[in-house]
Amino acid sequence: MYSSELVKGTLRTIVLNLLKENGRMYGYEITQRVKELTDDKIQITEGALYPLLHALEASEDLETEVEFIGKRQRKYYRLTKQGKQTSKKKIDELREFIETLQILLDANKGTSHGLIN
Amino acid sequence: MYSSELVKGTLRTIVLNLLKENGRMYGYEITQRVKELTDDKIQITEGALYPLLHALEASEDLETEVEFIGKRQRKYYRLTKQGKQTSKKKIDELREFIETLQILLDANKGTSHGLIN
DNA sequence: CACATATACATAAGTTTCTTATGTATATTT
DNA sequence: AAATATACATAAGAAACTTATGTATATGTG
Repeated sequence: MYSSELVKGTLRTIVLNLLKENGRMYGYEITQRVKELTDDKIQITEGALYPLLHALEASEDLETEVEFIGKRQRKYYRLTKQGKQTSKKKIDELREFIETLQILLDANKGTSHGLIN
Repeated sequence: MYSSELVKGTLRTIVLNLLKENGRMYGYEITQRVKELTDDKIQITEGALYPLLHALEASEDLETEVEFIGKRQRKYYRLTKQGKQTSKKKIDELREFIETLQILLDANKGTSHGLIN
C-alpha cells in the first residue's frame, strides 16, 4: 500500500482514465478494478470515490444511468464529450508529470554526491 | 505548471531526494533548484516548503545549521541518519508508485476500447 | 438457516497539506 | 532611489482526502 498522500493527487486522473478505456463503469466496479490492476497496492476508498464521481457529474464531465440488478441499484458513469477532453488533458498532464519526477529523482546521479548510501 | 494536486503528494519526497543528493541545502536554494531542474514546471511555494522543513526537523529526519552571509541568515538542512532511511524509503515508494501508475495508464490499451478518440 | 462476507450506494466529521496572503529584513541591480 | 532578488517565517482558508457510519440487497458457508 502506498502512503495516501501519493495517491491523493492522482485519483481523479485514474478514474477518468478507467472510464476512457472502459466506456462505462459503476463506482464499486472502479474500486475493484483499481485493486486488481495494482495488485492491491492502490485501494480507493468509497469516501473518496463517491464524492469525486458526484463532483465530476456536477461539472458535466460525467453522465450517469441507473440500472437495477434484481432489486439492487447500479449507477453507471460515462464520460461526456467534455469529459473526454478533460480526461485527455489530465492523462497527458500526469504522463508529463511522471517524466518530470523522473528527471528530479535522477538529478545529480553520477556526481560525487549521493553515491554512498 | 502542473495542477497543484499532483505536486502535493510528492513534495516531501522531492525535498528528501534533493537533500540526499546534495548533502545540505537551504530553503530558498531548494525552491530555486526545483524550478531549474523542472524548467519552471514545478514551483515550490514558501508557504509549503518552510512548514515542511520544520516538520521534518521536528521528526528528526533533518538537522540544521545556521550560517550568516553578511548579515543575512541562511539555515542549512541536512539528513540525519534516520532521515537517510526515511528518504530511501520515500524515494523507493515513489519509484514503485510511478510504475503502478504507468500500469494503470496503459491498462486496456490494445483492446477494442479506448482506441477511438 | 443463521451469520459472515460481498455488493452497492451515500454522507458527515475531522485531519492533513497545501495555497494565498502577509510580514520582516538584507543584498543587488538598474 | 526604486525595483527586484535573496532569505526567513507564520496564519487563515481551501481542497481533498480518511475514518466512521448508515442503509439495503445478494451470496456463500458451516
